[in-house]
Amino acid sequence: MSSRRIAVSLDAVVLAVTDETPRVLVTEVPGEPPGLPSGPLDVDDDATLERGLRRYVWEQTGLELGYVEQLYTFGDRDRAPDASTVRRLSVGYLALTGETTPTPGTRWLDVHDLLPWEDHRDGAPAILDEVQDALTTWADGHEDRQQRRALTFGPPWDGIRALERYELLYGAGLVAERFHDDHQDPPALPKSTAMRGDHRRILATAVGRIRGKLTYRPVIFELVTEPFTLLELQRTVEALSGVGLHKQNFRRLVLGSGLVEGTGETRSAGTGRPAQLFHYRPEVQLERPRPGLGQPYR
Amino acid sequence: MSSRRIAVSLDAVVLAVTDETPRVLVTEVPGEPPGLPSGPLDVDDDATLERGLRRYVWEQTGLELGYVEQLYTFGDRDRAPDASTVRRLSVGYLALTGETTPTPGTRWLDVHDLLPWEDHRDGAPAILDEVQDALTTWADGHEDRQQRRALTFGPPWDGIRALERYELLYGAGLVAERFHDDHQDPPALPKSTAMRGDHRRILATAVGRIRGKLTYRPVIFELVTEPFTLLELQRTVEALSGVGLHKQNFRRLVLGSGLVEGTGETRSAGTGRPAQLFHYRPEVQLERPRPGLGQPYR
DNA sequence: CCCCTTATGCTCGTCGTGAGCATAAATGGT
DNA sequence: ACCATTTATGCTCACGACGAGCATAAGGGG
Repeated sequence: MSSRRIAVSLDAVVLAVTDETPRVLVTEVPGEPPGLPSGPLDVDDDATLERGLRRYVWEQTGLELGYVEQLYTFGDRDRAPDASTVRRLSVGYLALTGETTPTPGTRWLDVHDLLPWEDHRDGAPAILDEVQDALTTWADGHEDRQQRRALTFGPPWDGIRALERYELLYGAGLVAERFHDDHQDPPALPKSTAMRGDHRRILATAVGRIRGKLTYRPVIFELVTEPFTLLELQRTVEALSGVGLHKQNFRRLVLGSGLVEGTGETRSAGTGRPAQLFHYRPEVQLERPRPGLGQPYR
Repeated sequence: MSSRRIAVSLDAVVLAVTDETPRVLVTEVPGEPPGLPSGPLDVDDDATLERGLRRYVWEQTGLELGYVEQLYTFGDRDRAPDASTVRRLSVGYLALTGETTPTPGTRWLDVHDLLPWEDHRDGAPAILDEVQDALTTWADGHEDRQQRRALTFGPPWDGIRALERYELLYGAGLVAERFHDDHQDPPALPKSTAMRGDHRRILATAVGRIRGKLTYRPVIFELVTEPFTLLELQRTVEALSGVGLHKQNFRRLVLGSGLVEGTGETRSAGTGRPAQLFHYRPEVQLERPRPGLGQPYR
């Protein structure tokens, strides 16, 4: 087997939700766009890829990860710098955690600043029109492009296709990352925060993945602090899924799912009737085949 | 970045369905268990990982792949040979195709010979009892093991958890691969065909993935030859999903899904009323958010 | 005590799904 | 020609899940 000039990096998309906002943990380097916590696979010391990843996140952000899941391995030669001297592979991971105070050099960014077209909690966001217009221009006269645009940006909107959307925007030259190597002035782009390398692509992969997983695995409970009210749970789901939900139906669904159990307690949030507090029931996994929050249920 | 002693291999799980049997394409080397088509990433010539994969499958089996999807990257140090001199990563892919005549040195194996506990088309297979017994013994007195067993092997049976099941069996020492390095006599195991290296693990990943994907993407049409009858389509789904389906309901579902369109023609299969022939309607992807075959719908 | 706000309970109509019964259209045998 | 058998296809029924709202409960602040 060829073993020359391959470098493998481990990259973590660490997600949390606070103040009804989905956030991703990034490291800051002066003069560079924010990046994901990441580092090269230590061939000798990291017995598993995941172990190495946990180590980097710990070293770079002081965070001890809980839930971790591999996302995808990126290895396109032409989307990495230095392609002529080293072949870079990047193994992306998704991690879920409660938000913590960032250590120096790290920060939590609003995911919707990075992928603003993904936030549909109050209907389609304003920036989506801008994006659609730009894509329409881009697709003009190209049957296949029009089709890809219709498929990824809908209607109907499909939250799960976050990666396809980012890739389409990248291909259409509508995100700043596309122009980093060229050092040329990028044309006017829909406003969104760029990331280092192709980290935003990994983020988009993570967003799509978590949206899918929410429906059939109880991963949401990695993100809420116990005990929680049903509204807190709902807002957390909405922040990640990017769509607004019907309150009473969400209640019905969650209560009927066996996912949670009320503590007798209630908590008052200033105004309004105090809400009952709940905690997660891990036993649900033994009782039901795919415990999750089901389909979008607007 | 460290670039010493890393070797990346690309491994393909090429699936086809013929005679209502799911099959996987393997290469045969005298004196060794069958293996997946695979080879090392060519750092210079393969611009993308997928391109390299297609090249290997072509070189080793003469097959030109259509649908290809990345599965997972395996990199545990302790599950690869030669761990002390080279760190091996393996990027697994799933490919779907119609079955072809194998070239010399290659063969199509019945997936259910490799993962016999996965075939529930006629109810739970006999071997499952054997597996369950062995797992019960293994889990005896270990709360956590009993729980993992219940979670992965049910009831209820969840076809999607094929990888978790294989991993559990591996961990419990119930598959032959576990003992390759030790050169010790493996204890009596439930009978199943082993594969080279950890290729059977990659296969299990592929089986779980395709089962999930069937429900929300029209991938099944990569596997049937057009035109097809609805029963052929159903048998193909059943072969992959590993469960039997209700004929009339399958019909209703498929017809109502917009996935297919009848050609006026019919085809007689010897005995019985001739069946109408259908072909896939790719436009469905533009009309519906997640065109697929939905939940199990027994 | 009235108003505002959030929590919670409940109802309705619709639609998707699991299970069968019933009919249609071939084939092969007598 | 008729019948038994086999596969295809049509249709019904009961039930539960889901989308949408209306209504009530329980707090806080004037």
